[in-house]
Order: sequence, then C-alpha cells, then structure tokens
Amino acid sequence: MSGESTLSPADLARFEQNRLAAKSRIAQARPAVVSNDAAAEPKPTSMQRKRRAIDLTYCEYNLSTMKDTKGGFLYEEQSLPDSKKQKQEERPVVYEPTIDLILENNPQCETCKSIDLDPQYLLHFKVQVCRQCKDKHPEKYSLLTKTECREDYLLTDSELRDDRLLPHWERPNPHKSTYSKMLLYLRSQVEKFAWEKWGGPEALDAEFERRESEKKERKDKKFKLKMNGRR
Amino acid sequence: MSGESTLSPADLARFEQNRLAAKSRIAQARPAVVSNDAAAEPKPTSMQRKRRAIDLTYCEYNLSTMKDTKGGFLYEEQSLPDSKKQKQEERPVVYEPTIDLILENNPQCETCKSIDLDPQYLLHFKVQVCRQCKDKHPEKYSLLTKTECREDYLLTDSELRDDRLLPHWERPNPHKSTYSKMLLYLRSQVEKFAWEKWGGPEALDAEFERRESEKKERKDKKFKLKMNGRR
DNA sequence: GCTATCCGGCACTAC
DNA sequence: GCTCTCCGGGCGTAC
Repeated sequence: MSGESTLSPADLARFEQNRLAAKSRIAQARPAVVSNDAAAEPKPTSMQRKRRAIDLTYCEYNLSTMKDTKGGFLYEEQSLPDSKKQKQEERPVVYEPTIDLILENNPQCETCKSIDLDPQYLLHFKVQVCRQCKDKHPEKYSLLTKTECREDYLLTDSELRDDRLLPHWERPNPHKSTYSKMLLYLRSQVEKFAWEKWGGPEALDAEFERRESEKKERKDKKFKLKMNGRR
Repeated sequence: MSGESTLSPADLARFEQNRLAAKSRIAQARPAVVSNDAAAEPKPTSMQRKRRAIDLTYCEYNLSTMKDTKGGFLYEEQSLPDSKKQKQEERPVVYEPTIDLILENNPQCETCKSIDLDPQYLLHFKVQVCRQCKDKHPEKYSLLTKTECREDYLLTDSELRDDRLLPHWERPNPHKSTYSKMLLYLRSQVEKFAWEKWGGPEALDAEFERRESEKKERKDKKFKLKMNGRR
C-alpha cells in the first residue's frame, strides 16, 4: 500500500486546530457567501476554477498493468489474517477468486448493489464501488493527482501525506516510470475533506479568490515600485 | 522511541543527489577556502557562528525525570528479543540490572572503556559512552535542539525528521510540557552528517555566509526601492 | 497538466 | 534561545 503515515495523534489534534483557525480566519476576512438555492441551479461558476471541470483523465487506469480476472472475482480483503495480508501487499497484487455463492453475502457496490466491485478502489480507498458506477459517476469516483488536490482544493502537502487523513494510490509516474510515483486520490474523499477543512465549496472558492487577488496585489506592488525606481 | 521514519530508499537516493548538487553549486558560487594550517591554529572565527560556541545547555538532562539506578547498571539492549524490546519502549524507561560479571563482556565506553554507560545515549543515539566522558567532551556529546541543527548546521526539516539519517531523542518541551516535544540530536552525529552534506566545516561556513549576504542583498534592494518610491 | 525538494519569512500554535 | 504549521516562489529533479 502507500508509505507509512507520519502524523501522531497530537499532529491530528493540531490539524483540527489549524482547520478551525483557518476557517475563522476566512470567516473574518470575508464571510462565506452561502447561496440558498444551491440545490436548485448548479451555477456553473467561472471556468477559472479547474475543480469544476471534472475530467476523466485518471478515471480509468492503465489496463496493461492490470491483471484481468475474467469475471470480476472479489479478492478476500475481509477474511485474511494480518500476516497474510502483509504478504499479499508485497506481491504485485493478486486476485484470489473467493466468492460466496449466496449473492447477498458478498460485498456490494455502494450505489447499485452489484458485486462486481473494483478491486483497486476497494484496496486503496476502501470504497465498495463497481466498475460501472465508477465510470458513470466521475464527480464522485474520478481520481485526482496530488498536484491537482493541492491546486484545486488547496490542500497541503502534509495533509496529503497522511494516508489516514486521505488514502491514496501510488502509480508509476506517467512521464517516466523511474520518476517519483504519481499519487492518486479519490474525488469524493478529497471533496469531503476539503469541505470540512474550508467550510464548504463556497468558502473554498472565496479562499481561492482571496489568494488570486493577493497574488495580483503583490504583482502590482512590485511593478509600481519598479516604475518608481525607474523614474 | 521517536516516530516512524518517512524516507524510502528512493528518498535517500534523492538526498544523495541533492547533497552532491548542493556541493557543486557551492563550489561554483565560491570555491571552498581550505586553510592548510587548520590543524595548527583553531582560528576561533567570528563568534557570529553559533555553531562554534559549544554550550552545555542540553549536555545534562533533567535528573528529576530520570530514575537513578544506584550503581549505573546497564540495561540489556543487546540481548532482548524484539517483542520484549517493543514492550520496554512503551514503558517509561526501565533499567533491568543485567550485567556480566566478567567485565570485558559488558559493552564499554567508546572512549575510556568504562562500563558505566549512559543508558539514554545508548538507547536514543546507539552510542556507547559513559557518563563521565559525555560531560567531558561536549564537542562530541552535547545535545542540540532541532532548531539549533537547522540554524547552525543548515539542515532541513525533512533530514531532521528521518530517524535513520539522524537519530533523535524526544523530550517534553521545556517551556511547557504540553507543547510540541523538544527534539534533541547528538552533536557528533549532526556534525558528521553536516560535513557530508556540505563538504566540510569550511564549506558550511561558506554557505552560511552566502545566505547572510543574500539576506543583506534582499534587504538593501527593498530599502533602495522604497527610497526610490518615496522620491 | 508528475513530483519532491529547498528557501525565506511570517504568523501562530501549544497553554 | 521550543516547535509546528502555512505560504509563495523558483528551480532541480528524476532519466
């Protein structure tokens, strides 16, 4: 699975503190604009925010690196003793075709109850979803790179590093397999975390805008100083 | 002991790369001044560098938090099975008075061969040194806080975080015990690492100076711009 | 649209 | 002389 986690319980507590502090700071700076008819019309917003544009880039993984189970057998996450699980993680990823003949006894897709679960999502994100639903609902099940999480949801490196906060799936770097591994996160989990951190999509947007204008501010100031110096 | 480590072998390799890159950058910027008579006269240097002033602040630890073994018994690091070791680490720190009656069979101080080893140094730094030598040679055995390591030896957070690179000893924060733990490092180990990283004391000094003048540069520039703007 | 450093600087945290 | 964040920026890096 992914690397060891680095945050102690004390760290986690601090995170919570920081989150609240951040929230109150934002609230102070500019009260969150909560639209009451949010559910009615999605309000596509400015396309400036990449977060809005849900692309499917990493929604499907590279089939060449996967083993086809020829029938979507489940693998036995639940029943393995820890020692065996460990061993399994060391091997490339093996599917053990164990399935209960009584259909209801098998883990089901959280959306459609199919038992054709995606084993990678189960393994890396602990999410029970079938291959069909995964593709049909990119707004929940598409994957984001670490960089995207940082830029689009304003998450920090240290948040993204902790597997307990936000699980991730490591894949070979698409540019070159020897480069640093690509880290993939599940959109639904990232959004849940981000909404908690920032206080909802609107607050995140506000923070995004705040930083943008701050950036512009800095730039203007620099430019002005330079002009003055030249005079 | 201290928290889990975060660096994979790949990270370590990267560190080596960075170290070499840094060295060559420094070499390019300003060739290291190697004084040939370094051994002859210590050249106390500018007291500006705190590194030079070896203080004893953390050379002795707070006795009130330690158990007195009433005779300096060794504790049995070597002979414990892993499971037991684990258990021991969870408890406050207990000394098991096991000692071989044949003196030569006991671990000895690396400097004076005494067997009255300091158990904390052994446990946290894997260094066999006796209590006397520890106090007599602060240039080797004094302890540095993490902040000091960062400032005086220009080590980074991620280097200091990895226990495999540089072991550390966690102590309650002296300001308030509930604050973040104080992290202590052994001077000899820190220096060894820093010399490897920077290419020796002179190179470290050079880098230190480089940053100082960079800082000054920035300040001057800012000041100048401001003056121009005011005109 | 890949990632992991580093750096400076700052504000703020822990109670 | 305590430590942990975050932030922005810029550049290197991996081959």
